[in-house]
Amino acid sequence: MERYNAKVVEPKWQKAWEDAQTFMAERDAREKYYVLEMFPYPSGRIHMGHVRNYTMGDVVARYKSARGFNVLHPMGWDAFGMPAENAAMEKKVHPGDWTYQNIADMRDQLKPMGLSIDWSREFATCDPEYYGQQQSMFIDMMEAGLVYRKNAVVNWDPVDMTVLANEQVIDGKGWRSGAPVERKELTQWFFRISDYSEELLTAIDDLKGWPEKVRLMQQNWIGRSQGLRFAFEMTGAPDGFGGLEVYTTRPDTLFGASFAAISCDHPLAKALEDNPEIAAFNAECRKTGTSEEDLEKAEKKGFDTGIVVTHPFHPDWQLPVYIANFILMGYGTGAIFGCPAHDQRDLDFARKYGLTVTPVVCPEDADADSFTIGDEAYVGPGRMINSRFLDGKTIEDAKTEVTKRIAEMKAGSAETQYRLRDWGVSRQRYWGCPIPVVHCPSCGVVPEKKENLPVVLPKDVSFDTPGNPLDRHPTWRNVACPKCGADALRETDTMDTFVDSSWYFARFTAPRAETPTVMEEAEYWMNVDQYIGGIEHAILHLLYSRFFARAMQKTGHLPEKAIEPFNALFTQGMVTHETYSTKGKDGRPVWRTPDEVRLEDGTARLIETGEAVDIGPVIKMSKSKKNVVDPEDIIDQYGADTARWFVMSDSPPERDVEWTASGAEAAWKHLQRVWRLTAEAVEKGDLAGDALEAEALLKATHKCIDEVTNGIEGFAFNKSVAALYQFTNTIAKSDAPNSDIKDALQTLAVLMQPMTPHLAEEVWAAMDGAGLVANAEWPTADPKLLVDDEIVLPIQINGKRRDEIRVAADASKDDIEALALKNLVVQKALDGGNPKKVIVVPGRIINVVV
RNA sequence: GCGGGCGUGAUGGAAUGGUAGACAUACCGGACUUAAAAUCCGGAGGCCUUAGCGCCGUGCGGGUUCAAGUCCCGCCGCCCGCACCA
Repeated sequence: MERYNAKVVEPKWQKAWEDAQTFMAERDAREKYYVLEMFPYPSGRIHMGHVRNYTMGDVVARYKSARGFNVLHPMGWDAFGMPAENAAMEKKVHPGDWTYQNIADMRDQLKPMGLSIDWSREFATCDPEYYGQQQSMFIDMMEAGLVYRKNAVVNWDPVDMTVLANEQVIDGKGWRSGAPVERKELTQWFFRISDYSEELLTAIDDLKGWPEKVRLMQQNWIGRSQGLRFAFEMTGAPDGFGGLEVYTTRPDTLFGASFAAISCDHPLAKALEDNPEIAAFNAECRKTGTSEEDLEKAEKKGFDTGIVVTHPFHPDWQLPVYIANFILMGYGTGAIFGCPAHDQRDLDFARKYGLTVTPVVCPEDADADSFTIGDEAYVGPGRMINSRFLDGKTIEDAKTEVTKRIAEMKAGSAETQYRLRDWGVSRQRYWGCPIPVVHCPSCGVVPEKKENLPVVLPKDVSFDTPGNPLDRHPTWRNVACPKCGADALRETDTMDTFVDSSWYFARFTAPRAETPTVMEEAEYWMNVDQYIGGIEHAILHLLYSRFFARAMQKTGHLPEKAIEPFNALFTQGMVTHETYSTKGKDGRPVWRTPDEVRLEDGTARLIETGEAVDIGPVIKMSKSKKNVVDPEDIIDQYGADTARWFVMSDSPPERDVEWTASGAEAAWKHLQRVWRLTAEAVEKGDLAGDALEAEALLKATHKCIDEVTNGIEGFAFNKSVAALYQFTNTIAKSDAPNSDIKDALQTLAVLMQPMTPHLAEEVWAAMDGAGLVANAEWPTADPKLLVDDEIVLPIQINGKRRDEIRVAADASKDDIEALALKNLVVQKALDGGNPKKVIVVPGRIINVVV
């Protein structure tokens, strides 16, 4: 008997699918189903994370297709971004050439996986046909008032004279130059996503197909808070500054205030920079990175400006105004009052600068007179104390009272704030979608005429010097103003790559159209029924896409039904691997790839030299730790089905999966076994067998159908795989007539098709299945075959399992109880007495309480 | 720092509040073989001078319940995101 040879079989069926155009999607009368995996960045090689992601999507796509849906399952490339420019600098290649070569390489690696993708819809975001449509929408969004310009801060490398991404700032220094990074203000383009804060927040409730954790993360990110905005009277500030406006979510703690603090970027802080000490302090604050993490982790520092503000409810009570490094200019008013007793950051600050700490909220179970604050701020519920007219009130009542009085004094009012900031899309880089506007000396900022789109990136650029090549391009910048025709300059900023990925799912519905979308196509194919990708995109990408769907609807590019573009979302886990290292000369570990290492009895050695290798923790596959297994090697060695089967087995899809050589081997063995059973069944012809076994096999078949179906529907592919293992074992051991074995194998082929499509075709063909198994209908489990006549019920005594009894499946509660009480173990436990209680859960358990 | 998640045998994991460890890996034993590989069959959570109708067991400590891996409260550890990485 011949072994199953994936190298021959897999290309054969891939060609058969291609010839039959099996996965081409066109509108028809059937109900549609749109499956989408987050499209890849063309880094140059497919990695195991891709294999897992696209296999999951493929399982869903093939399954839904078998269930009779008209499936759309496309693929494209998120092709703009920094790595191409880095490659350009390091390898002297053009970012476009580098990117398109990578796409070609990755497509070649992806196709042998046998994914049921409609490749006719493929595009890359760096295709002018794509980004030109994006520019067109940008102009529409400008006209709809969704785009504006304002100053914003960037990381500036003073040596390389270039803007740095947060990622390129390491310990406050530029990653190439090593120079301390400065903050610099530039005029930049923004989308008004914050106009949609409330809507993006409330609509989360309707995202029923999304994981609860992602919905929570989005809610917290948008971060609605109810608070009070009010102005302190201020003394000692420079001319032009009236009061100090602050925003607080805890107006109830106003009598616990001991200072006010402003951000170093606050206008008042800037106005005080005539004082060299303040200028120096602000400069020091600005050395911290621009990320929220850097700001909040930095040690609390403040500078007492000498300015004071007056407590709104007491004219003699004055609070010092500090400039502090933990106040964010981007949230609220960039100024706060500090109540150290009930906010940890304020408490740390107060302890450091010797400010008073007065508790104003007392927990219900504490004594108001002796309640004090130690190293931890009290943020729980309680009653107001030390707060004059608020004393005895609850926090909620106190908030209402303070807000009311402040409003009566006309000093401020209640305000809802959101943490969500507008989306800055300007990037001072070449390899991105050019922002299609022109700066005219007389007309100002003018959108490019639509007939002049796409504004194509010039090809003749150099990356010898840092900075944006578009800025120094000799001719590309110089254009006539679209409005008046005078000499003008093109905008040289390009768009954030998140813009590219915020609407690609819509473009897949009409990828070659000369408008961004085509309404009737979008009407049919939208929404994405199942979106699959990494949890790392839980906030930004998904939120931006939700905003874009709204913006596209407003500008007439998407139908109303697509306001929430993703009906269901699944976030898959990572692919991990052990790490291997040997000791380098300087004592630091030298990372080794799994290829270089031989594993024996839990120890590892270098294949080449026999040197001992340390086995490190199991972490996400990464180039830097070299713990990567190249999918191409696995497909080469075992075939795509083995790789697909492995990444679907064992670990639940939402959790990390550890790639192990033995696991891959085991997957391969299983697929061989399925083929061996098939070949045996073919040889046996119409060999007779046991009729009772035939019935048992039929029951096993339907149990498997049920479990595989539930597994796929519930995104628990590992359980589907387990059911298929079990079913295969049953077939192997069955003495049923060979015709029944063949029926079982045919069903097995259909059930395995989503995961191992090539083997499934081969088995299907050997069992004389009609046409391609890729077009076969999904079987339905017969409920009558899923139940057994007799079941085994465990008997517990006082909640501990002691014995089991066999009862008819349809036995009544009373019958079961009577039977259980006759049980010897129960009799002994009762010791002649009566049970206190007997709990019978039919089909589940009996618990006798004695 | 803030937000989110995860934690079950040697390992990956299974378990509508109802027999903890399905299925698989690694391991051990057996069959076949001159031998090995492959294949097939079987074993197996831990503990024990008591091998049982025994005791313990789902990161740790409490609680609710006839019954807790599952629900509640408090910890510990690890992972992800934090707005210019994609």
